[in-house]
Amino acid sequence: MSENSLIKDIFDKVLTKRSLFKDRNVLRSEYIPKNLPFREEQIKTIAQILSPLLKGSRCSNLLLYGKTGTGKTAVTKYVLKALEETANSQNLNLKTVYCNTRIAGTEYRILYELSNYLGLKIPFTGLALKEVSERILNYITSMKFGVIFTLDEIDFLVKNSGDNLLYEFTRANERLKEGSLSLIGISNDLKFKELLDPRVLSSLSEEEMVFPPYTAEELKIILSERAKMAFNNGCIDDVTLNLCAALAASEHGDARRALDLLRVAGEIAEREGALKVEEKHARIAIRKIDEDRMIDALNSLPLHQKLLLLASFGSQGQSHTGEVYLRYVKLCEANSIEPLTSRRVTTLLSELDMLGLVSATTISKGRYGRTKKISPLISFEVVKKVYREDPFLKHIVDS
DNA sequence: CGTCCACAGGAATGACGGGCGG
DNA sequence: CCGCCCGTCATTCCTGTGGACG
Repeated sequence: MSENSLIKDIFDKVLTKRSLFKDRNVLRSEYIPKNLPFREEQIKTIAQILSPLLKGSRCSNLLLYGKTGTGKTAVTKYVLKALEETANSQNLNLKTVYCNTRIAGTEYRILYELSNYLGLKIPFTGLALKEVSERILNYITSMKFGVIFTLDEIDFLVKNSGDNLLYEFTRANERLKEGSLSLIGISNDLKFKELLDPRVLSSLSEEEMVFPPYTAEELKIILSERAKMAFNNGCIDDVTLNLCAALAASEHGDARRALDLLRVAGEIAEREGALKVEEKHARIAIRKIDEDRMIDALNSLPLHQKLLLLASFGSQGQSHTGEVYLRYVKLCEANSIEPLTSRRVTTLLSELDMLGLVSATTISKGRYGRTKKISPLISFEVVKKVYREDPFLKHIVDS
């Protein structure tokens, strides 16, 4: 076959072959389907809790628990959307605001998002926190809004900034002459309640609800329902679905992971030009998802943490903090970079530990001190490969 | 059985960039 | 432009500690 016809062949294939996907957005985690199987109970209860708002009175604050991918966010958004539609048709002044505190990052940016959604202009930065919350509350009063503010991954907020902000919010209603502010907190972590001031806790958890993980069976049904919408007929079979469900079920019934898996498997199959998504595509997808996540993590590290990660690759396997620090300093000096203090390095190392790039366990060597045993959790080859892409790191890696 | 190593990790503080209101 | 406030990263100083050694 000549080169020309070879190329033509590729193009022809693309044109004539119908895609495996009907609508791949259905498999994205942001997608909220028309019905959420196995969550009817939760939907009903939340709807009931929120319903006073439709009569213009305040509703209870609500706290939702459950591991990742158990449908907390989806259910919340689902109910809020329905509530908003009803309110709109009744011309009620109801506002629902969603904010992921981990993505927002700081207290200020949380308030910033809240005011933005409400239509109140707030400077990007520069104001005192008290001032911002003051303005927001005044604004709510003056507009007579009934506001539901959803704080997703609320444990993150509390761990990083304490409960000051929540305290302000929970007592907001005493201060609001008109309008109301209700909170929905979503958390993966059951223990985060211990970090809360008892007053805040009792106010925030007027209502509580736990989302159980999905079982493998449930995941399978969820997947097949979505697959029907996402893929064209006959482009995926039960074996593949089962595999995706089983894999996600083994990781605490995480539906989001199951859907990711399915989507990536589909993309791989499509790129390969396969006629249907098969088991092997799902298996490749697992690897690819993990790898992508790791490459992202590697790239988003600040410079010194990258150097530290490189320094953590010792003679063989593991080394202690002291050795890593020594290698790190050498690495810096060899490249005329000012090294950081050892104190700073300890925190950077425990961050690497939390990111899962390195394992760090405290051990005691008795007479010879107490330290952390540090061993990289990824292969040197992968790190080298990723960092060679970086023009500055390139020659550092090659030594 | 006490000492003392080699750090862990908390608290306070500071430098710096960003951005307001006045 | 100044003074104030925020967030981030870093330094300095500090107290705490498991267990082998003497």
